[in-house]
Amino acid sequence: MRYRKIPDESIRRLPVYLRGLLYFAETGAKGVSSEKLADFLHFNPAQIRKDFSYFGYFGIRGVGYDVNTLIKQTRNILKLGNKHKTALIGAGNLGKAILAYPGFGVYGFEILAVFDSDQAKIGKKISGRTVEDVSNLRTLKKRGISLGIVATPAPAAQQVADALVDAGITGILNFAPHHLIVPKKVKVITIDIAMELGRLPYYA
Amino acid sequence: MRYRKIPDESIRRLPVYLRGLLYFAETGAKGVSSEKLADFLHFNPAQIRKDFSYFGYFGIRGVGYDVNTLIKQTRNILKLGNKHKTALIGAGNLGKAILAYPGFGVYGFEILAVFDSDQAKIGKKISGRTVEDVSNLRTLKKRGISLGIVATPAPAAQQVADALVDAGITGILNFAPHHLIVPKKVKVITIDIAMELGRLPYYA
DNA sequence: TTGTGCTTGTGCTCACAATCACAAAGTAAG
DNA sequence: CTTACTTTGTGATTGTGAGCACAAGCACAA
Ligand SMILES: NC(=O)c1ccc[n+]([C@@H]2O[C@H](COP(=O)([O-])OP(=O)(O)OC[C@H]3O[C@@H](n4cnc5c(N)ncnc54)[C@H](O)[C@@H]3O)[C@@H](O)[C@H]2O)c1
Ligand SMILES: NC(=O)c1ccc[n+]([C@@H]2O[C@H](COP(=O)([O-])OP(=O)(O)OC[C@H]3O[C@@H](n4cnc5c(N)ncnc54)[C@H](O)[C@@H]3O)[C@@H](O)[C@H]2O)c1
Repeated sequence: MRYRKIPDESIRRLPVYLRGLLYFAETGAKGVSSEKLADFLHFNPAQIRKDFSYFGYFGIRGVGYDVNTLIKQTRNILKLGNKHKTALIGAGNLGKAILAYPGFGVYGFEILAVFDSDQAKIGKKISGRTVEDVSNLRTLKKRGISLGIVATPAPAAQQVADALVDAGITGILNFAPHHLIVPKKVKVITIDIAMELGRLPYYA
Repeated sequence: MRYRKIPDESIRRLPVYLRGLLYFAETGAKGVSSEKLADFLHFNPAQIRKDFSYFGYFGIRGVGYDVNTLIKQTRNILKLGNKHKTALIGAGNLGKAILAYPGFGVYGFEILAVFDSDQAKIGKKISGRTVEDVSNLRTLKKRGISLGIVATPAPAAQQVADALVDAGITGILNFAPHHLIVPKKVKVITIDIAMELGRLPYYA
């Protein structure tokens, strides 16, 4: 828009703003100011305004933002408008938790396929999805699945990522504590849970 | 040390360095250079050197770092030297996955207690631990448990955090998508999984 | 139409973080 | 001892983001 570059940190905050906005929508509020939203989410109001201003003029001075409009716009920015078909690879402990979690729905994600390499798991149903053989990952393209969640052990993560890339995936959420090498056009976000816990004692 | 302030981002990276160092130790390597470690973890070598240099002189010029010494020093910095007794609150899908995960052990964490509010779960065993009633959280202090992992639904998270603070906890790893308000002396790290997934389509 | 009050949108400044590039300091060989 | 080579440790530079403080703009009342 009228800015050159959009900070990555702003993108990171948008899903949080969306969660806050959905809360206000639930309470029946029509409008919300940057201050009210900031109070709820514990952010700085100016930061919220600036983050949104990177993408357009969504508010009305002296009034605030219309909740439903801003929700729609935020979904637009994050490309959450249409449903996102997602596959999970690795139906272990963490994988099962993710499959059971309904919270991804509000962002428009649908986990439609589950893959594993363990013959004992293949064919079994987990949270309504049948576990498939990981060697069938190439079918993702045909099925219009464009995102992958990697919940395999670290040593298997890179080869799974390679297969996902071959299957035409555009984004990967990776839980394995391992850096994934992928083509530039594919975005990887890694959540290293143990790492986060590992820095907690430092602050005590 | 000879620097005024230690960047928070450096602290964040140390557990990752530790993971890399443990890998090199496993392979039997005695020494490692910042470049080799950087290659493995996909970091900038200068950044690794600088991060460590905030805490002391651990390397030998022209040679590199001794793997085992650096592991020990990193554990020291992160205060992972002695075992950290940890409690999990919320024995749901995510909680069960965390209890089953052995990977926290390498950082010295032991999950010794599990709490839930669901009468149907209290008394049951999960991964070798007996689920206790959440109203008994105050016993944590006596038991020397100083860290808490919150895996309850968002609406319950704040009251659980309050109880943890009352029980003398010094750090919380929070999985609920909700900002926790705690005294300054208590450190909270929140992992919002859905938020991370929510920004993935933006980059596609 | 003018004034008052409110909230947005943003220029500017400060703070923090990443990276570069090189002196310092070690090893090893002659 | 001197030279060549290696890798650390860090000053200096560049890049990125957070937050303040205020002008701009809208609503509403008189
Ligand atoms: N569970 C946790 O709380 C937790 C915490 C931190 C990190 N992690 C990370 O998340 C990942 C999954 O953890 P988990 O506890 O669910 O492990 P898990 O062992 O319970 O599950 C891993 C699953 O991946 C499957 N698998 C192995 N190789 C595969 C391959 N090549 N293709 C497809 N599937 C394959 C296994 O059959 C198994 O079902 C690991 O990388 C782990 O380090 C988990
Ligand atoms: N499962 C996932 O993949 C996932 C993904 C993203 C975020 N999360 C978040 O992690 C948290 C846990 O998710 P989950 O899937 O395990 O949910 P869950 O519903 O399976 O488990 C929640 C557990 O917390 C217990 N609980 C409720 N109130 C409590 C209280 N006051 N004190 C103690 N225990 C209480 C419940 O009895 C239940 O056992 C939620 O906040 C969720 O939003 C989970």
